[in-house]
Amino acid sequence: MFFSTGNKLTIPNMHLSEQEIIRREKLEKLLALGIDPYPPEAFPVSIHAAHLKEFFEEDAEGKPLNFQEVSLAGRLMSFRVMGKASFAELQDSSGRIQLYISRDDIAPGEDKTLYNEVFKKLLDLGDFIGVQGYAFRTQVGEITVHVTGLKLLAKSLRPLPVVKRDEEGHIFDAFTDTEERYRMRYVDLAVNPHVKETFIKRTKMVSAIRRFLNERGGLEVDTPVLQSIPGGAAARPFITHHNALDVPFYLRIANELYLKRLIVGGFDWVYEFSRNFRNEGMDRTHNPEFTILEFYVAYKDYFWMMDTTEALLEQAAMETCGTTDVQVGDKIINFKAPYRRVSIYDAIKEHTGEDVSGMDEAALRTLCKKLHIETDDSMGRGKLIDEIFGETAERHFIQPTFITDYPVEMSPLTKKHRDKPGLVERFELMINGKEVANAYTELNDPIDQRERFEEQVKLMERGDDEAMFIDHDFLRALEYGMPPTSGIGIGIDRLAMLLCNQHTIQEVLFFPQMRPEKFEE
RNA sequence: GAUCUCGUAGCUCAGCUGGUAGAGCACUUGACUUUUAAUCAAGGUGUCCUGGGUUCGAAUCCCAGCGGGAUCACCA
Repeated sequence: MFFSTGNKLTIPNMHLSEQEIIRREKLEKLLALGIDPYPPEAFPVSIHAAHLKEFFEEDAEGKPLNFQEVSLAGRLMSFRVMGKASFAELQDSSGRIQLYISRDDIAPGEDKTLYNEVFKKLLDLGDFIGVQGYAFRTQVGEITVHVTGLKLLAKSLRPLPVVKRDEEGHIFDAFTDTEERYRMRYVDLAVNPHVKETFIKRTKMVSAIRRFLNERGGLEVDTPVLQSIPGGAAARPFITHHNALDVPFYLRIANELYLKRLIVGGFDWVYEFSRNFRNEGMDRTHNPEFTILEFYVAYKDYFWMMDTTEALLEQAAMETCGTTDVQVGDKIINFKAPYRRVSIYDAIKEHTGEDVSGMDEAALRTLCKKLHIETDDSMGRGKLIDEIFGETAERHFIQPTFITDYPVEMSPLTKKHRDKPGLVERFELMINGKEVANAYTELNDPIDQRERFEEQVKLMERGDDEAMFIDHDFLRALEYGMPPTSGIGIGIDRLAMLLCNQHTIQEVLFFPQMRPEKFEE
């Protein structure tokens, strides 16, 4: 049921707090005064708060030299009424600026209603207003807009949490409840400036990456989200149904196989910021939908990809944070290229003292037992090595490190290593103990690819529910011929967490997944 | 999915071994023409998450449920 101005000021069965009732009464009074609380016409904004404060100029005597005719719009965020004059704070998209409002300036004639009634009584914190006026500096030194005209642009019917700050920047009564913040991100953004900064930073990071790729000839593309075979990764998919075709479709878990088809088609470098969906657990590093940047470049190998990845991340850090030494929790991560390169066998040796390179499946199981790592029968040699690395070594790679040359069993889309038997040309990039990227020299031999898919089928039969499905059309594409190619997937949310110094994925997603809220009707 | 933990006013929170609800800010009324966590005077806000139970009596104890967070499992 929608609220409409006029007579239905309350909604039946809706619990309104005292403050909400008062705001609706104010709305009625505004209407009675002939003031439209939601006027349709555009408001001419001439400047933003931050810009005015940054570029305001005055002469030696303190006489303002510019911004003598400005108009701004935003939310009213604080009020300090002192009789016939008041101070208020206006918050626009750039930040806050103080307003000075004197009765006789906004209501110069006999009728003081605009000040005494409308401004002092009928406006609330959170209302959108537009003001005209001129800039000056108060006795206390605050750059302020002396308001000569004021207009209500949109009434707010719910009280925003009021967050206060003292001179030292201490915050009082912060709006901190994570559930409320995520469910009502609009409120979070309105009252918590640092939240907004995080998201601006994330967008900056994405722009920096996009620019890097475009400058080098990357072509941004879109590929299907609805896929009939959820390929390119190993994960439980979301399933949906197409009515007209009467067939199931899966929301993509990766876009890898589609980007490779485009390389087959003759593009040299394609990339996509891919929203992927995985029907798995949620926690502070996992959201059911998340973003991976994947890109594929023809005539390259994984060595080239390492060079490119470190250059990309160095630039992304520089443009996002203004430095390559990024504070992450209590650590400084140095994004400056080059990054250390360690084979997975050496990484395991480094942290366990064990050389697993020559071990067969039985030996690996024995080692797992010794290291107190749980295993099950579905695990093959590759999976066991991956498990050992994950349990013993992964968390120790704080500074960006390429872990290279994985066992062939766990990399069905990767080309076999040019001179290390049993391994593939693959690397994962570890930062702050977490995987941030995964890249290969891509497997482009269709015969080998078919065999690898068949290996996956065997793993699946053995009980590995992460094994990949065979995508016959993808095999057909490879049979037409794919040039030697290197490809990578970079976890954009994970990278954003690092560059924004946030330790949960929810803090870098505007609307993280939550259990749906129940509204009572 | 398992374990632990939290849920009290618009916001942040207090509320003891059970005795019938509190503070600051916000809000309402009034004063104040350069304030800034404005100040001063006055006012009282509530499904104590929901439903059961124990009890003369439950925000408090017990059980179940709902929602959040943390840890674990799965995964990126």
